[in-house]
Amino acid sequence: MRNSKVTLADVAAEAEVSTITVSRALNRPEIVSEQVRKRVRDAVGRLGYVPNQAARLLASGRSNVIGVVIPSISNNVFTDVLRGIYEAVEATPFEIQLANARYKPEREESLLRIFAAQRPAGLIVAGIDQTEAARGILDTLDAPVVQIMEIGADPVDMAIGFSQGDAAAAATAHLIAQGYRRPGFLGARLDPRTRRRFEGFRRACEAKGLFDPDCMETTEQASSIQLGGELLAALLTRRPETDAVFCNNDDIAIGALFEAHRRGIAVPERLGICGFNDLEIVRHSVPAVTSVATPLYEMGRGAVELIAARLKGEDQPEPVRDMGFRLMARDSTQRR
Amino acid sequence: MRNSKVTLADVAAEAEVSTITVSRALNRPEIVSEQVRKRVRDAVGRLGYVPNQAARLLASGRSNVIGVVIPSISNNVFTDVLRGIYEAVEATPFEIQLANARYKPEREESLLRIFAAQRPAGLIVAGIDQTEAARGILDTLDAPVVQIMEIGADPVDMAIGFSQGDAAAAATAHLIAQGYRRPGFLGARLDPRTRRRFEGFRRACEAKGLFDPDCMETTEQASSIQLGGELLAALLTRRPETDAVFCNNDDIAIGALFEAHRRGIAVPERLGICGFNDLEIVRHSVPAVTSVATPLYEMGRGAVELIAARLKGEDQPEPVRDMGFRLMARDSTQRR
DNA sequence: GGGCTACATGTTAGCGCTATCATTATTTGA
DNA sequence: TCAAATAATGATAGCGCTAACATGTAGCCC
Repeated sequence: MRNSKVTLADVAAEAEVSTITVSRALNRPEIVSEQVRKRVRDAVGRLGYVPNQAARLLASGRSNVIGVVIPSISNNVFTDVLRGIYEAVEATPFEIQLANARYKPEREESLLRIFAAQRPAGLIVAGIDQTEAARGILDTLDAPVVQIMEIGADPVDMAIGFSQGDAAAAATAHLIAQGYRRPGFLGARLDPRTRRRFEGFRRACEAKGLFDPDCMETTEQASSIQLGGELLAALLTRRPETDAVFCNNDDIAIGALFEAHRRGIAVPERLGICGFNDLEIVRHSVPAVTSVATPLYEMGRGAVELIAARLKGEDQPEPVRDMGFRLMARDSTQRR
Repeated sequence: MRNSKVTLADVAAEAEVSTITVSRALNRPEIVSEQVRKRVRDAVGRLGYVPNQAARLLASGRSNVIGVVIPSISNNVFTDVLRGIYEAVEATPFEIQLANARYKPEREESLLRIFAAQRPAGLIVAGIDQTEAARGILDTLDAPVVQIMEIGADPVDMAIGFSQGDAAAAATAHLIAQGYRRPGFLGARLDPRTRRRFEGFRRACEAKGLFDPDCMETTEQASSIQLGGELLAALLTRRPETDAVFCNNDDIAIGALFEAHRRGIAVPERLGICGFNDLEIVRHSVPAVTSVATPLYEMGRGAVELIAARLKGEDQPEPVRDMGFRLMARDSTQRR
């Protein structure tokens, strides 16, 4: 039962067929006769054969690896996306190779270069803000590529996500509709995705004549709960009349909520709080925090499905899939 | 600059040496003369050569992949461990292949079987509760294996972690020292690790004659914030005199805290709450929640370092590394 | 029955790299 | 001075698999 050294040839000998027949019985069983297929299956079982992926890749030039490049693995947002990806992959012959670009475009670039050289079955990259060079690598790559989290005008290949700007605008419009008149924007690191959310926020404010260029509080640091508290404190010091905050994500929103508690600021009466992503925590906090539900898990699943469909060949999927978003209005913005 | 088809042979031609020399210049530069090394380096740069890992693996029989098997990727605990693993790997030639066993021993077994067939450079597995068959696979595997999260009597190979029982006992002793007399235990799914924490809890209670077999509230479901609230509600209904809860992890502790808020139960006066793992959220909640700081990130890093040291050969590391834990006493148990 | 198609299986070569065993140049020691 | 050790490089084979082509076998039609 030791399988570490069992090769195709061993299985072939055991089943009394040639190696190529074993290969076919395993990879394209429909072109092998039923009886041979069974002989092979039995031999595989008896010997405990497990295919050598390296040899398969080397011989065929195509691997079963889907490369995934995300900017952070500790950010809860990507945790849910990853869960979707890993679960979707379980039903397929694919494997995931995960790489962390740490929010550095040049690191993303070099990771993509390495992936490209390994001839992956497909690639999933977060966001639509790749460098020119990165796009070049993806363009010349002969494998399906899915951009995830966000959709934009000019996808590299396929994309699955939603409009960050529209989502932020919807949340902001909700704040205004609830009667808040001096909304602020709390963001952490100002990456392009955050910027587009801010543009949505601005659009919604301007639509009601409420935009104030001084309402944004951001920093260079990575997002965290602690940072949410600090940002709220800073904004309230600088602009005490602030009566609501749109937070760039739920960690910041929760941090802001705790800070409000510490300062005895009533939420939602004196201060409205809105988060982004609808992680579990904002659904159960006291008060529960309004947030924008983004289809994190579904985008992960969808990305894998797009790649699988493309490789299967039949009925090609729409290259851009808008998964939408949902505003989850809760007590933290329930002013009246 | 297209690298997708540049092979060792191309580099060899460009540098006017043989392929094996290029291989050596890349993998064991110290045995190649300085001038040849430079010629090769230049040729690699000019052609944009990236080695084909599959061919390397096939020829050498050893890969640069460290397989990681964890029971969940959405659980925040593993997020931090993974961050440690991925960061440690960046300084090395290794790559990570991550697999999710979903808390199912038989799934873990089959994942290990697959990994074993790929001749990994090393393996990291969470916990010390592998099945007999899984241990068999690991035993016959000719690669370093690190068990992570917990240390026990009989490691497969190497282990890095701490005593779950001692950590739980320390937290429970703290609750008792703070004057709580009817502590309860809130746990989610009752896996062996949770069981050992419960044993620690029981030990600490019995030491003060305070153990009550009826104090444990658990469920089949996976841990979550919502579940923390439900467990607290259930325990208080069943056993209203409960004056403190040791929660099996921080999600449950935070859920319990929110539930206490909703019910108007004063924390820490009427109810003490203690969590486990010291995630960011418990440090900033109101009140801040007492927890046991576990070296998640460090265990991740350490596991990779153990594997790297073993493969390097020199000064073999201690096979079992106890990383300890720290009780972080905060307001949620500050009764007096 | 010759010639055709369709299907099932086999033979051969080679994917890109490294292990192993040469081979050649260079240094060392008595 | 020459054998022997040392260092640097090369030739060859083969890792385990699959692509591409080759062969064999059965069924079918006119």
